Amino acid sequence: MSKLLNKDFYLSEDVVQIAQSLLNKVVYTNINGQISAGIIVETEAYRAPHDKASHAYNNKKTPRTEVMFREGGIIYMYLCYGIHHMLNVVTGPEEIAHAVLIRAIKPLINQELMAERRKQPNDKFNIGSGPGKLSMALGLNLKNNGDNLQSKKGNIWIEDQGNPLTHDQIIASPRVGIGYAKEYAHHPWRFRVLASKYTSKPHKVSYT
DNA sequence: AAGAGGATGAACT
DNA sequence: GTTCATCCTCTTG
Repeated sequence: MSKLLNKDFYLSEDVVQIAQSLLNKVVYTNINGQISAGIIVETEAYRAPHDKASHAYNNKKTPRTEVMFREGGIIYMYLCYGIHHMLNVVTGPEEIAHAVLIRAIKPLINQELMAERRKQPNDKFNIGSGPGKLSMALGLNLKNNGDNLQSKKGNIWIEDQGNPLTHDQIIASPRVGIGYAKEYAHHPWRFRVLASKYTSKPHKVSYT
């Protein structure tokens, strides 16, 4: 059984809860008729306006961050370090700029195509084990910014295929690469599936 | 108009 | 563990 995640799922204001709920969900893309998909095994919650690690901190609205202020159920793509495209799920009602960064997936459908897009050897553990990696594997880039998640006829959507996780199957830890976020740097808003070999590498966390 | 810096990844040693 | 690739976005002037 599989069911498309709907508006109710995305409109919750509890972005930290949504980040956990997204684990074990399946993200599909249809890029020029080519379908690929992976199981989400790692996420991070970004909770504007108070969260300093969010691009929308203090409700800073710019041409880049504008999509995060829209109603939940679409995606926010941005470029990091000039190279890596990052996939985020926009959540919450309009004007609430919450988002969930998808940090790792386990290949599920069309692994061969994903490896080809990655221009790397077909190693299932190295296809989606990082936020930049999975975006490349799924064929996403900045042009997908603002794409709607709520139709299987679109470029990207997310399905619930059962197998929910219990609380003790989820590892919560501080987020990655946001040491500048001061008191928000220590919030345990990074979530991983326990014992999954498909997550990104554990990182040192730096506090300032 | 120019410059700094960033939710990283790969390929080195 | 270190380096560097590489470019958009925001800030400043």
